[in-house]
Amino acid sequence: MTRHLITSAIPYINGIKHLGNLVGSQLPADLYARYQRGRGHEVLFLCATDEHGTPAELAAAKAGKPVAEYCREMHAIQAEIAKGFGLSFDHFGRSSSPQNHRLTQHFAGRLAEAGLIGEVSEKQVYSNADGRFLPDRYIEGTCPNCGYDKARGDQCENCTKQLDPTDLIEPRSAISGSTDLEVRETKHLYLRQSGLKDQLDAWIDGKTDWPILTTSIAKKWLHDGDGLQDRGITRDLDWGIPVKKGDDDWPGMEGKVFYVWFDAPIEYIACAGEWAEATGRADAEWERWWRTDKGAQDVRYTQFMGKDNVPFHTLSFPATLIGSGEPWKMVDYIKSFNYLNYDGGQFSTSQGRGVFMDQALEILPADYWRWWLLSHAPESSDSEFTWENFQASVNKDLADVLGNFVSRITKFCRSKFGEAVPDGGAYGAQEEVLIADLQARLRRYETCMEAMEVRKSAQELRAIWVAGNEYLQSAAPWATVKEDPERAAAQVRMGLNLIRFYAVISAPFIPTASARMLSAMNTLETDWPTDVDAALRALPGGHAFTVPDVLFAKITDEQREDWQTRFSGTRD
RNA sequence: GGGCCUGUAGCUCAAUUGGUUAGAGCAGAGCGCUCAUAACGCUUUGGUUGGGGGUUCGAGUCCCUCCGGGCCUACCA
Repeated sequence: MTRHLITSAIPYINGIKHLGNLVGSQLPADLYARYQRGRGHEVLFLCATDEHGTPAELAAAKAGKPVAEYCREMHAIQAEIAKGFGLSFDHFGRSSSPQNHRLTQHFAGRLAEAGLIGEVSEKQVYSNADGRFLPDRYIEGTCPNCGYDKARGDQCENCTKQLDPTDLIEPRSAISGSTDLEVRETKHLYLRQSGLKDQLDAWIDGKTDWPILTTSIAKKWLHDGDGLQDRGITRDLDWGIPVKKGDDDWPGMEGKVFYVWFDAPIEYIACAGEWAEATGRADAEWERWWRTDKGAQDVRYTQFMGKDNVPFHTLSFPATLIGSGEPWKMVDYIKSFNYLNYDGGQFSTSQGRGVFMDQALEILPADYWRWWLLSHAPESSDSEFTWENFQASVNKDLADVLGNFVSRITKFCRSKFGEAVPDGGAYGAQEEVLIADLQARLRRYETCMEAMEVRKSAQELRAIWVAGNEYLQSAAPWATVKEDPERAAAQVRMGLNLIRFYAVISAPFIPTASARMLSAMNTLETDWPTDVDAALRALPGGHAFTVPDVLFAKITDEQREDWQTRFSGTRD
């Protein structure tokens, strides 16, 4: 038995995430976690909200609430929605937790002792009206290159030229519009990751089985230009983890906090501590997942994330762990995703474009979304959501192929044999062929799931569902029942057992429907069907069941058009 | 500007890493079945693999070039 530590990139706190965010990290991570649990492995699946940084402060101000209160509320909302989507986190933590405060300060202290922290004095733009330093992209002005009047301090969106905030003509705060800006001297800590370049390089070089998307981004950062650059890990903000050297104050760093990207990955570890606390476990219980000197040597750690997160997970976070000189568990596999686009453009949180998680659940159950998103996951390139494609896939795959299979066999049994698995007859040659076929198909499905080939796994699963319809078609119990009731009994018994079999293996994709199938089949037997022959005899003759309601209602053209219109604009 | 990814059937995607005649699902066409959510099964139409050039016995795959889409480029996260 392997122990699987699984983390999803932690979603940012400022608002409800859209379907693109979901499919890029949390959902595939949940698929993998559910699958590994289903296979009988010990799994610790962690996620959290990422709560620090400028956007959180601004979002709270906009909502007219103290940041801490805003974050607490948004965390509760995100947790509720995650639950609605069936995301089976063992713990959904917060990067603002006391555990993360302690650990982040601890790592900073260790890195400082190792000589990997440098102090750099730099000039930054301060807005008197806003009472805060402004990150480059929060400064707007006229582009010196093309004259565009809404150029940002980091880059002009119009001519794509990279800029420095001081290049802008008539610079103003993007927050308040104030032009009362000044350049101030401020001191910050830098992580000297350049000093760890060779170790990181060797580590990445050893990851030959990682997605190209993951390693190519890492290598680009390692080798581009002068190579890996040191990175600022502190900011002049109020909300965040105070800069400390372990438990000690950091002279000269008073009033400053750690940069959100320094503390966010550390939350993966802190979250395990939160999980232990929340479930009444001792510290040793979470340490055996994270410390290779305390039992984590046999842990396999997999991270899931969108491509924009890759540099931090392949370079700065590993640099933090390596630089600490302590035996922390390093990631074994990084599964990264491209982006999901919405109907010809990008999903956008800031512009409110696309379908957001709460809206999705308002119109359809989670399984519909889970199935479509996972079977179209942007693995090899960006992929696109369209309502037509969504309607077609859901109706065909879920309603027609799987849902109707459950419906046809349970209703046929009820009318000919009553609501119990028919007794009598025995599996014959036809059933042996089916079992052999399913055994082979299940192996392929397992292989794809182990490899985290999400779309391919969905295809294999669908083919297994189709095999049930093929069997029924050729067995034709509606015909055999007239001449050979014993034979028909065996065929129907097979059909009903297939429902239970499907429920078990489909649970990682569509957990709610799977639970309903199991409930209809009146069984708690959910062991992974390693032996397909035995699995298809689990429900014996005489076992009572009920005919479930329609498993998946079809999406009508009217609904589709309605939603198309409703989601064509932008959200407040 | 630089780096990376990507372009395959009307649509969404494959193709054992250079190896026979480029495959699936959906949509379309035909047939079958009547248990079922007008569902299911079988058969079938559909491709100058974005354009052009090159390497090779052999190219969707490698090289060059042009065209299109996307991401990243270190102070958003």
